[in-house]
Amino acid sequence: MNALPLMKGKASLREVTEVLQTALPKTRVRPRISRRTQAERTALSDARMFEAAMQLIVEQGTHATTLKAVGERAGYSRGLASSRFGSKDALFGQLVLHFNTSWTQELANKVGTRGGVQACLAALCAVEDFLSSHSKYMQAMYILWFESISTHNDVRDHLAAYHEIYRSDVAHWVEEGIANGEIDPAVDAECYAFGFCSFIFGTIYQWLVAPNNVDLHKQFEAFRQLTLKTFATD
Amino acid sequence: MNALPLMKGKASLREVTEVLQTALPKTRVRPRISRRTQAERTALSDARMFEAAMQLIVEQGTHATTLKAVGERAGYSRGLASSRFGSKDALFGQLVLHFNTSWTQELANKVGTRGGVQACLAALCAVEDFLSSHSKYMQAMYILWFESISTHNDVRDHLAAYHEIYRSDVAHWVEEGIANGEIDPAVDAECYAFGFCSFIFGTIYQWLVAPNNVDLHKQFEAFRQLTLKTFATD
DNA sequence: ATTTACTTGTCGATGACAAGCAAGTGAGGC
DNA sequence: GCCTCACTTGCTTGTCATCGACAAGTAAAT
Repeated sequence: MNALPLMKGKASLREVTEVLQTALPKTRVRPRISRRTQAERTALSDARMFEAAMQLIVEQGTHATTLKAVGERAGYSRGLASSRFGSKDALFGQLVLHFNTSWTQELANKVGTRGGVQACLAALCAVEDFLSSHSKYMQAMYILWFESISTHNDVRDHLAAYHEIYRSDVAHWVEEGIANGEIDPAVDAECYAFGFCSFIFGTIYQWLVAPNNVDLHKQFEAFRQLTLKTFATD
Repeated sequence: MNALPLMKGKASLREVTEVLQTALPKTRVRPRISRRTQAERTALSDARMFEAAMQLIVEQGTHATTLKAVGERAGYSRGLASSRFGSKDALFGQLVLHFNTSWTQELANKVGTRGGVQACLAALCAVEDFLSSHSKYMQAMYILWFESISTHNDVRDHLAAYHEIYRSDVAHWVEEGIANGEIDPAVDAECYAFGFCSFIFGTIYQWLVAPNNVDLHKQFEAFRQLTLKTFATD
C-alpha cells in the first residue's frame, strides 16, 4: 500500500545527533560553497526532521505534533515533512523503523558474541544504560511504540514482527544456556523470553508515566537477580 | 482548569452495558411517556457516548476517532460529544476515569478480604479473567492508558496516581504475607509490587500488539508459579 | 536540459465554540 | 389536582481556525 522508501544506510543511535553536529562543521570546511550533493541535502533534511519530530513528540505528544511544526523546527517550510513522508503516519512509521534498526544494532554491539545467561544479563544492562544515557531518545521511541497499538496500520505490523524477534532472540539465548548446562533445563525458554519482554515494556511504561517514581537501576538489578535465581540448576 | 463533572455514581464494568440494555425495556414499561428526567437523559447519553467511544477506539484507534463519530454512533448529533465533554482530550480523560473507577471496584470485589499470597494470586486471576471475558473493554482501557503517556495533561497525572495505588496495594499484600509468615521476609515488597505491575502492563502491551501471538493463560500461570517460588520460605 | 529538493496554494475534514432550538422542571392560579 | 407559563438544561446547527494531504510551481543539483 504505502511503498516506504528504504532507510538510507544503517544509522546508529549516535549517528542521529552526529549528522546534525557534523553538518555545521562541514559548512566551516567549505565556507561559502553551500553546494551540497542531492543525497547530502536529503540526508540532512531527513536527520533534521527526525530530530525535530523526536523533540516535538517528547515535548507535546504525537497528537499535538503537526507536520507543519516538524518542517519549520527543522528549518524548512511548513510543507516539507508532508512532501517527504507523504503522511503523518508514514513519518511516524519511518521514525519507528529508524529507531528499531538503530536500537537492534546497538543492542547487538552490546551483547556481542555472548550467549546464554551472559547474553540475557548484557541485554538487560544495555536497556538500562540506554534508558538513562539516551533518555529523550528512548522516550520518543517508546511513546511511538506504545501509541501505535491503537492504529491498525503498517507500523503495528512492524512492531509485532519486532516483538517476535526480540522474544525469539531471548529464547534462543536461554536454549543456548540450557545446552551449555548453565541454565536449568526445566526453564521454559519461550515463557522466560515473554516475561523478559513484559518486564522491559512494563517497566519502561511505568517509567514514562512517572519518571521520578521509578528507580530504574533497582528494578533492573532485581530482575537480573530473579533471572539468576530462575536459571539456577539446583 | 477543567472542572471535571464528577462521575454519576460508581459504575461497575457490567453497568456500562446494563445501562444501555435496561434503557429500552424501560420505554416498554411506560410505552409512550418518553418523559425522562434530565438526569436520566444525561446518564443515558453519557453511557451511549462512552460505549460509542469505546467501540470506535477499539475499531480505529484514538487518533481516527472523531467527536462527530462518537455523537452520531451514540444516536445523537455531531456536536453533542463536543458540547458535553468540551474537548477530545477531556472525553478520553473521562473515559480513563470511568474505566479506572470501574476496574478498581471490580478488582476489589474479586480480591475481597483476602491478603498476602492469596490476594496477589486472586488479583492476577482477576486481570486474566477480565482480559478474556471483557476483551474489548480492556482493549479500549489499555489503549487509552498507553496513549496518555504522550499527553502532558491531567490524564497522565491521574494515571501516575493510579499506578502508585496499584503498586502500594500489592506491596501491602506482600507485607501482610510476611507478617503472617507465609512469605519469605527477604522479599522486597515494593520491588515485587513493581515487577508485578511491570508483568501486567508489559504482558497486556504485547497482547494488544499481537493478540494471536500471546497465550495469556500460559503467561499468567507462569507468573503465578514464579510468584509462589519467589515467596517460598526456604 | 533534466532530474530532484523544496515551497506555496488550496481543499476537505476536524476540533472548538457560539448561538439557537427543544425537552424537562417547578411555582402559582384555576 | 391539573393547567399554564417562565426558567433551566440537554441537544443541535452554524461557523472559524487549523491540520493533513496533494497539486502546481520554484530553486538547486546533475
